[in-house]
Formats: sequence, structure tokens, C-alpha cells
Amino acid sequence: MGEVAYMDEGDLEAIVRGYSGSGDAFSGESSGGFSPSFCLPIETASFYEPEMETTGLDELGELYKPFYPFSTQTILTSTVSVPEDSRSFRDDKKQRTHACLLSNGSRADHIRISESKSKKSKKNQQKRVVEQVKEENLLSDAWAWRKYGQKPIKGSPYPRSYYRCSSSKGCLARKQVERNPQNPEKFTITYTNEHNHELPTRRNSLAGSTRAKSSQTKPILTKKPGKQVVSSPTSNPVIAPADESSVAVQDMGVTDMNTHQTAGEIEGMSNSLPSDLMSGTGTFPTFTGDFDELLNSQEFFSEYLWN
DNA sequence: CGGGTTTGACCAGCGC
DNA sequence: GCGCTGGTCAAACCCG
Repeated sequence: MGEVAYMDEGDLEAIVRGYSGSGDAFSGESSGGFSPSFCLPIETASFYEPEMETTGLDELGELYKPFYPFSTQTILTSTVSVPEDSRSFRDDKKQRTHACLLSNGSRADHIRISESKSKKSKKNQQKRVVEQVKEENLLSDAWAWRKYGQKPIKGSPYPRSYYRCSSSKGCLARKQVERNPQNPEKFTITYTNEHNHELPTRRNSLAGSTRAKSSQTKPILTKKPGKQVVSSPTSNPVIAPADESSVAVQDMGVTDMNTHQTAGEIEGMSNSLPSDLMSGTGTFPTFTGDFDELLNSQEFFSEYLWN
């Protein structure tokens, strides 16, 4: 546990250092305005380790609360940095870009850097923030995500769902959601890449509206080509009894958020969260702490962890 | 009609 | 080199 996966210490060191301010490729000039949500490498914890939810991170959790006060979940850490996922090569073929686009449109080319560092692009891909959240908190980020794939994962009875940011075409932000096999109540969310735009003022209208009926809570998938069957672990139409987290959310958020949007806007967005994430609570207040906050707190994390 | 999900296929990385 | 695995694509379909 807590092992640094996918990269050697040197790499991590470099990245952490870079991230914490030296402004190397990684920090990718989180230029002026809105800073990319994620560009920080944090320690990696292997998934599926229950302990990791409570380990030394408890303390951190406390510190983290102001930013992410959900009572039950644990924010975790993870990851690895280093850029460019395997797709980069294909992307080349397909004329797609895959780098850290910044708010100003510039491109943080941390990818290249890592490329030179390692060829194991797949493992070194820019995954980073991993959160352990309860079902009801799956909605806890204000970004608009569009599911683009789902795969059964070896070693886990639950499939992993893949989401990409749907609020901006060029946004490279990715999110993977999978149920923790050892603690099915919780989901592991892995964010990859960063958003190259600000928080959407509102989510796409249909996000969360579709499949609302057909989606059932079924961890294990059943396939029926051509049919809309349920399968996503995140397709939990009715799991989230809005709990205390909803309150907590509102408390926090607004602090940093006002730079991007109003609480009202946020709430509006919550009404259109993807159904599988919505868990049936159409009025779940969204996570207002935007990635900037996470970023900040995680920045702290990284320093805390590495010093 | 636009934008969401589902899902089989495809592709590249990795381990043996 | 081969097979396994994970990540993504894209067609088909659904919904408001």
C-alpha cells in the first residue's frame, strides 16, 4: 500500500517538486486565471486497499475536510503523474491532441517530458487524483461528464466506467469510476488530465436524464447487444439518500467557487448530473468545491506526504 | 435534434 | 512474438 506505482522515486520527486511551485512542465503554468483542475502528482496508493482509507491519511482527511467535507469518504491520493497515456500515439494518428491544455489555451507539454522519462506510457499516464467516495458522493464534482466506455476489470467484480468531460470539446479531463470490491459502498474515482476550461455554468441538459428508468443498480453487467441494459456500477438510480454530505457541500464550496459561478448555478447543474451518478436524487447539491480547491488541498497533501 | 449511454471492436502497452 | 488487459472509439439507440 501506499506504494508509488508506476514511477520511480526520481520521477515523483521531480514531479512533486515541479508541482509545488517550481513551475516545470507539470505545473504547466497554471496561468493566471483558472488553473487546471489537476496537474498534481500525489502519492499513489494501490486500489482496493481498505486500509488506505484510514491510514495516516486520517490526519490528512481532517485537514482536507474544509475542502471536501464529506463525512464518509476519504480522499485519496494517488497518483502518478506523468503524462500521456497510451492514446497519445494513436492520437497522433487521429490528429487529436492529448496534453494538458490550459485555460488560456496554451498547452502544458508535460507529456513530452515524461515521454522522455519513460516509455511505459500506459502506466505512467497522467492519472492522478483518486478519491474514495460513497455512492451518494459520486456526484460530488461539478463538472459535466460523459460516459464513453465501460470495461470489466480483472480482479474486480465490478466494471470500471470511463468518463470524459463533456462541457468542452477539447477538454482532456477523464474520470474513471469503479466500485471498490472490498468496500462496495465506496467508489474509487480516478481523475486523469485536467480541465482546460472553467466549471460549466450548467451541465448539459440531458446529462443524467437519459437511461434514468432503465438504469438499475447492478454491479455486474448483463449484456444484450442493441439493448440498453444496465451495467454501470455508477448507474445507481436510487442509492443516494441525500445525506449530510449535501449540507457540507454547500458550506464549502462557495468559498473558492464564486470566481466561477454562483451557488445557484451550481445547484442548477446538480439537476442534470448523469443519471448513473445522480443516484436518483434529483436535487442533490453538487460538490461546490471545484478542482481548484482540491488542487490547493492536494498541493498541501503532496507536500505533507513527501516531506 | 442534440446530447446522453451502451457496448462490441479495436489498439497499444506490458508481461511472459 | 503472443496473449492478456485496459483505454478509447464509434455505431446504435434513447430521451427530453
